[in-house]
Amino acid sequence: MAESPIRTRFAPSPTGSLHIGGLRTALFNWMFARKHGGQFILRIEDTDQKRFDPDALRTLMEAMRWAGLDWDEGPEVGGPCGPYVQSERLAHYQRWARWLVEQGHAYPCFCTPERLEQVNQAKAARKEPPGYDRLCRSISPVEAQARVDAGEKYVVRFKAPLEGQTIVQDVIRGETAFDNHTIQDAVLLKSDGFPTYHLAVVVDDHLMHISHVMRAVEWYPSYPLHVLIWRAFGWDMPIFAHLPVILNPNGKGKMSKRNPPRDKFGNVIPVMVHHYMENGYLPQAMVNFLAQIGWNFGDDREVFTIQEAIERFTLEAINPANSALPADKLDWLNATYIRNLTTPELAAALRPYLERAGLVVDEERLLKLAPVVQTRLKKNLTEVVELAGFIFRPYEDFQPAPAEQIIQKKMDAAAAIRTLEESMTIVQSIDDFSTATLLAAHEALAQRLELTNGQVFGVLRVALSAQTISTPTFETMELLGRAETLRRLALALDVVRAAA
RNA sequence: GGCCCCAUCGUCUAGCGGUCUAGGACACCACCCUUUCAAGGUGGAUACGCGGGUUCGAGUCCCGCUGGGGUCACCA
Repeated sequence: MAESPIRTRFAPSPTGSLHIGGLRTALFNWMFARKHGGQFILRIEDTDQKRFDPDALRTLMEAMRWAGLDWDEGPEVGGPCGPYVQSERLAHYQRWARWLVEQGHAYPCFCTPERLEQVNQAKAARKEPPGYDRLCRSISPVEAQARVDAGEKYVVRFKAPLEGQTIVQDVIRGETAFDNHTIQDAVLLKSDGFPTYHLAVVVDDHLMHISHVMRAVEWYPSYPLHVLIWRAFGWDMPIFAHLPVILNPNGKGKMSKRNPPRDKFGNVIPVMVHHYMENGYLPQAMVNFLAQIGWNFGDDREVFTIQEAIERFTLEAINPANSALPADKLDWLNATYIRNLTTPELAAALRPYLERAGLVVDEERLLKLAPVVQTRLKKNLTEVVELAGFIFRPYEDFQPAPAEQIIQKKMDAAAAIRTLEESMTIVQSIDDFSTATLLAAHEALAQRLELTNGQVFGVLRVALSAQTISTPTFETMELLGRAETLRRLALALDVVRAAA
């Protein structure tokens, strides 16, 4: 086993965008393959025609690539075990389902959905657990074949053992024994000729030479069934690791896009990776974050590169317990990564969010703005709009703040008026219209006026931004330019005078 | 409900019988710095779910209870 190449796979069902938990599963598989110099395969499990979403595959691959998870084999890149889309592999499943029937490990079932429904209802009435009553299991192979040949509709069911136990092995959970009588005669091949997950996963993991399977624990209850199917085929099994579930931030139930969790302010906490992409989260932060759910770097380190994580990653270190999504920690990590960006990187990252808000952004001011907002983005890139969007909004649209916001604490209207007048004089006459020079001149002004820096700068900041929370005063002046600064100071002066 | 998994601060976690008066991080609180807001600095509060064992010794091993989660489709 140690000699065979490490091959892992991520096998999502393309029913929508990628779920954050799915990305974590993909990440672990990818890290494991990269660590061991093996291959990471992307396989698309689209065997449910009813839930087919034509956009999903594209969206899903986009999210994977955004996160930096490249695949060695799979859609768009091909590979020796293709095709990698299950709906294009029907012949394999049908062939192996037939083989199982021939070997006596499976049987055709002619029961209609209606009958299945009746069986379950009857069982429910008797307070028995639901499940197929194995009616067709007793049909003789000859008769069954005849009915199949006659064109009767059927599914292929697995012939699960009626007694005994099946012991399963899991790297992070050890052994678990399941009583065989609790295992259903699961459908392997549907009446439309498509396989169910149970058949497809075993056939494909074998045909694609997967060495290690990391999948969500949601699969654990059907794991013994899979083990039985592997044994029926007589194939060597991969090593399995069932990953803990990522629960809602409040720990109640798993993350669901139908019923998304909310933070303490009532804001929706995204479940799909695309929402994080749109909401200004950096992929490096997301990957760092996800790597810490159910696994940890060690050395009390919280911030690390994916390369560093790969070096240390082991299956055995995965924590078996489910965990609530620590959404606050993602915000913090994202802000940490934002702070570590270079100015050009940050400017480039910011631009789409500003533009999406309808702002016309010139590169020169964007490059000046980037370092100013860098430490002020607490969660994500979208916050730049609220904090500094006013810089790029058309000047003619500017509406000054009300007088009570312009006038600072422990200060009267007269003082605010003085401040604005004096500042206008400075702004008009100063040679070097830059942050540092403006700051020095206004510090002197505060002294002259016998006001604090906070009072003077505050009046001006609100006058310029019409916001109580904004970029620092003199950076704002530089960003707006002398003429616009002067115009806004005058506007504020009018407002305060009118109110006085 | 049946079956299965899990259980350390509010949350993510370290801990794999003695070094635990339980460590880190986020969040929270206080103070410092300060030009609003941030960032940064310092400090603080907060956890081994309960009950039995095993052992000289248990957060660490075993059992039970409780709690939480997952799963019971011709969906994955």
